[in-house]
Amino acid sequence: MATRGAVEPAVARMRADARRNRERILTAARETFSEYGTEAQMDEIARRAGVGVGTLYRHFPTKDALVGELVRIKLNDFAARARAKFEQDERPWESFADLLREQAEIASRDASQHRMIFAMTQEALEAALPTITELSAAMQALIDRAKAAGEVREDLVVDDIRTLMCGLGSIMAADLLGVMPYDWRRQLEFTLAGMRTGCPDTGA
Amino acid sequence: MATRGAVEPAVARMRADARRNRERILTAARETFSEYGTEAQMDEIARRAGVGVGTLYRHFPTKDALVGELVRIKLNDFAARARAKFEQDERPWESFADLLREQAEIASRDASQHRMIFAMTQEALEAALPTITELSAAMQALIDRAKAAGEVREDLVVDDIRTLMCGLGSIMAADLLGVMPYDWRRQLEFTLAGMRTGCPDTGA
Amino acid sequence: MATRGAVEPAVARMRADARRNRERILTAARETFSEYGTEAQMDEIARRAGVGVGTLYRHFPTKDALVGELVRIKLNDFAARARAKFEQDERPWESFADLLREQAEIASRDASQHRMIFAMTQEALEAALPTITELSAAMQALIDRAKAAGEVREDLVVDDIRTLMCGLGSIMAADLLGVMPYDWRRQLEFTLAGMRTGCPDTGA
Amino acid sequence: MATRGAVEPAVARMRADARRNRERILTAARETFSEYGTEAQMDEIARRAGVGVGTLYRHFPTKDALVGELVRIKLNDFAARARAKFEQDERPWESFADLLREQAEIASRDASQHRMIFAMTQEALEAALPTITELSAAMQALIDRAKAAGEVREDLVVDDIRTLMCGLGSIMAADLLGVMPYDWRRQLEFTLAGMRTGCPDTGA
DNA sequence: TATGAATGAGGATTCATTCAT
DNA sequence: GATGAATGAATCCTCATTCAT
Repeated sequence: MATRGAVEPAVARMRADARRNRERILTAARETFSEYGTEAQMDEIARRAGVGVGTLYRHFPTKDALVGELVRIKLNDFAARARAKFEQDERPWESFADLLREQAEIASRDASQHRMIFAMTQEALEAALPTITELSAAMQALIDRAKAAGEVREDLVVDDIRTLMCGLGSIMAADLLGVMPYDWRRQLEFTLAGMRTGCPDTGA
Repeated sequence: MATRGAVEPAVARMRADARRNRERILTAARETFSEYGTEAQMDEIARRAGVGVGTLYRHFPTKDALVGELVRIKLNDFAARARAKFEQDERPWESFADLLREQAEIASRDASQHRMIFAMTQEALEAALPTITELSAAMQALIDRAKAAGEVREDLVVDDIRTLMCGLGSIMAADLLGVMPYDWRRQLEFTLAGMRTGCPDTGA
Repeated sequence: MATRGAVEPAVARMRADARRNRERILTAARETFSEYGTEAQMDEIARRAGVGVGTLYRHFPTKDALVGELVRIKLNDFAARARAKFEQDERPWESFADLLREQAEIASRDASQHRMIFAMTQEALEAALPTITELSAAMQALIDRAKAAGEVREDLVVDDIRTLMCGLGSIMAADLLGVMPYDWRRQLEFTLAGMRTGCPDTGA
Repeated sequence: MATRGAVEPAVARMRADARRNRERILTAARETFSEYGTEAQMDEIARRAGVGVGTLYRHFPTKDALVGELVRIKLNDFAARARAKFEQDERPWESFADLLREQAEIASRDASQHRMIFAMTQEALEAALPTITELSAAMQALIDRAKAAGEVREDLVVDDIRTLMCGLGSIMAADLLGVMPYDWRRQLEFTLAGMRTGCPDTGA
């Protein structure tokens, strides 16, 4: 279901070996960012991918571009999963909540993700904009259906989910640093509960 | 109320000019970390403080030590505020929720905070441990009182607050990066709502 | 005869330009250590070699490694000369004494040598161990032959030669410093005389 | 017998506490140079002496001056011992050889000595010149008496002894570094043997 | 086209020396 | 006089990116 990111025309047009190199670089980059976070070095990524740095730079002109692409692929996967959820699970609340739970589980298994978000530049973001739009649309559909069913607060917006996932990602990252334990699952449930209809007023 | 961190004996014993320099360095460091995050340079911090790098290093032997002390002071301020809140506001829920709201507001105005947490090493953490313990105790008191009044979920623990604040901090940091807006206030309210008694089941 | 140190496989496998740079770095390092001793700076060495510091560090990961390699090459040259002497000059005493005289002359012309020995770390030494073993073997052969001919004291050991050369090197270094003249040639002759058979008892 | 260096007028005129500080600094400097060699730091010396750096600099305007004074004192002690030997031991050869043996033993117990000789500048040397002259005179007397008795080679000069001691010092230093053992006692005996009358020709 | 060697600005830290207290 | 806080030039090393082979 979750694809390696809608293969773009440019990628599709590549020679088979170039495409294979591209994949190996992406995989190596995920591994390396997982281990070293923002400090991951281009040389190390190339080494793990089994290619020269030159080749790495042929595929991704800057470190930023590489990070950006990794994030874009994540977002694309997320969007794909959101669309699938919408269609395969018709329960308004469960489809919404479970998607976030599943996505968070996936993210927690891929340590590179949370560390990369802080490495993104404006430029990288712009390249990812179409994907973000797709993801927003998919999330919006789930939110709308839940609202229509009276299951989530009327004031909930897509950006709240983006914000939630950002916070969760950082909590996962902090947990990984190992200086102290952080339980992102509990945090997610608190927030989901707070997003649901019927919560008591907090006096804000 | 919130002090510059309980002035320790070592600091108290300093010559007047040394103590003044120490303060200027801390202030400059906050500013610089706010602007550049972890990438802030020691030379720049010294320049802003109007002292030589040597002086900076006399006060804080490594960059780590500097970051650690900044975090420790923050935590100390937070603990002081928590204790004060407990005594000055006897409403079980409001004292709890408002403390978090106020602390978050303060944090959001000090951009250095969220960026520094990721720069902390195990060592720096250990130096801050006593302060963390104090903060935990103060938070525990607030939570206990709210639980006794039946205002927060029975399963809430101090670590959930630590986790919440970590997530909020990162959301603030992401917002500051400016690549996209992130509304930490809404997120805080969702989570507070979810922590309150009487929330609907989320099906987790 | 004395080569630039048996070119190792790793060096042999280098690209032509890399090998040329390696040579230029070694030459520049010798010059710079000669002038500044242990205080020679990596940046200066790179500048003289006409390469960037990065290149210097690509070839030699630390200053220690560079010093170690320079010493290793010297020792290797010495060993080669010792073996050649053993084969080309069959006079037991003369082959022994002349080798030391020649080696000392060479060393005295290369000011870097004496200064570097004090910059060597345990690690660098270990890397040079095989070379040291070779040199010892070659010296042992010369000593054995001289002993067999009754030309040197029966109690002479290879380590005495190592010690002699260490002392001579320092004398050369002191002489170079220019604060006072030191005549290493006379010192060498005194010691050679004392190592020869037939010396009067010193009452030690 | 060996004094703390002929106390100069300037030192004699000092207040008692200043003189005591001076001594403590010299002792601390010897210790520190022994441990760290040329890398000994002024702050550390002051700390061990139990004074502030400022005080250290009041007594010795530069690190060079401190090193120079330490060397000067050593030389002065050596000269005193040479004069005493000349008077107390009338055996021409033994007084000469034993003095060098004893002085070397003393030097080998004071690790600071050998390490400092390379830290001396022209300036420091000049300050020590009168002392060097005294030492030379004392050595000359011993050499002359041994020559007159036909016990040492006719061509031996005072500078040969200076050179010998320089070499021995370095051998001791190398031995201390611990990367390999160096036996300075054997080296001294070889050289003494070679300086004695009746040695076979080495073919130099 | 792939490779990996070369680049060099940049960054944390040190330590002899000065100077305000 | 004594103290130790302050200074900042100097130094080793890193790593994103370029370019010759």
